Amino acid sequence: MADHELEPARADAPSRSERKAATRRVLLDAALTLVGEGRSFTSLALREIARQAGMVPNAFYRHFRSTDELGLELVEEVGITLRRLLREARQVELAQGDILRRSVRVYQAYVKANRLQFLFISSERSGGSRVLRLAIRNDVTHFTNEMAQDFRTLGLYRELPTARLQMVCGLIVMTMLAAATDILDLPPEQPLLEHEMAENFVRQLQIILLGAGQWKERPASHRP
Amino acid sequence: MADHELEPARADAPSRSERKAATRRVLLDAALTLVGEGRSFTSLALREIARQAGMVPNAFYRHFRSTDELGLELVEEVGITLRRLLREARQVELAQGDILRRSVRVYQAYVKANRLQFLFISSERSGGSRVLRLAIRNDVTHFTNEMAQDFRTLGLYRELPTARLQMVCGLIVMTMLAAATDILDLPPEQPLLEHEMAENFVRQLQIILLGAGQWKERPASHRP
DNA sequence: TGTACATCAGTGAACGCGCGTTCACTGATGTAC
DNA sequence: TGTACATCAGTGAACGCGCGTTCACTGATGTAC
Repeated sequence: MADHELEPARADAPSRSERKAATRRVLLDAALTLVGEGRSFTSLALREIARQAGMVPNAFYRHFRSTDELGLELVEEVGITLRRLLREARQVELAQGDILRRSVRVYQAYVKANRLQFLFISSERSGGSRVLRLAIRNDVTHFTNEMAQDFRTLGLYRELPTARLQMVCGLIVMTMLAAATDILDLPPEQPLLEHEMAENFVRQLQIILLGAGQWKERPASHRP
Repeated sequence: MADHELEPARADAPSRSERKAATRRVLLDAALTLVGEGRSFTSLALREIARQAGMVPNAFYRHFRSTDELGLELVEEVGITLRRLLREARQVELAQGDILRRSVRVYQAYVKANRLQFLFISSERSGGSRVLRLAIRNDVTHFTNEMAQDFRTLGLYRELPTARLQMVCGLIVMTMLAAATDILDLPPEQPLLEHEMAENFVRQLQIILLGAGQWKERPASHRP
């Protein structure tokens, strides 16, 4: 009723730029859909993406200069997803015990909720075009650094120098990405298998965290 | 001189089957060469491989039914390479200290010596066609199991149940494969960077091994 | 509010190209007698 | 050892196809007056 000029009343037809943004979205989703069908992003043809999006091939160029440019935008979205994941992880209540197991559950749910994005990075992280690979590695490094920062804030592993803490977080992230592949490969609706996998993931992280707690520069077998 | 009928005197022209095997080898090497030039195996065309091998495209079919079949043979060779690696690793003298650092050095040299094979698996392990991915995962699992067996033989981690020991070896192998990517990405002739990377690799493994030594079923934060 | 013009997302047709696969072939190697 | 025939690795030409990219276009949306 009191709706007036300032924010456009959503009864009108969408504006030209809104329609353009929507089509762009359709193209991005078309690519993700194909990835979800088992195709690797790198092997997708511009024409396939356009076809999946329900438009004529050359219309693609109104939105992206190439499939690689579209891929880079997907990587950017993955970056946002990863930052959101960290934000969610920070909300795991530290007071209750079993933090690790609860964090793993959050992560598991998150990977399943963002299935296509995780499929995309886990296959393009090492397989794809050089430029995409570097962009993804960049996001992963960023994620690792933020995690190390969170550890510092929480006062975990105070005794580790920053470079070592980052290395530990690197190990954790590597384990998370490997686990993502396992989560994505699981046949759906197999609660037993899924639980088994999650427990294994927990154990792997326990080992890393335990080792990090024990670790000192050149322990054990060094001789000067 | 005393060369006679039993083993063919190598002065003769090679037999038909020897020539065929040699051409097959040329095709396999052509694919590896292209991978070495930064191409991903999955994106290679049959015609590209034939061209690189210096033959007409349809001659490819005399040796492989498809590029995937050629890929599977490459995976098989990788399996052999990995078994050889374990054999070499077993020869690291246990008596001298610093076993870990010396093993890492063996591995580093090995990855560089088999550069193309490691490039191939690290990009196809998650990026490639389904059948190739499964074949590689199979080899990696096999490698992990053999490593666990070696740990048992050496009497390491006696207290860990077999399933846990295998999980620890899984972590180690995952770390090794990640390190291989780093080794392959290093610009050549940068001894400082290379040493830095190797030290980091050593520290990652130390953490895993330390953690494995400490690990017990459901430690610390569990509440019943 | 109404009119005239500009913008531009999406269309339809066409191009040249490299691809996988087929076919009938050639000529050297291998085998049987 | 010599001859006649079979095998088969590699050739050369051709095919139909989907690809990325270009072009001139259409018609709805947006803007200026």
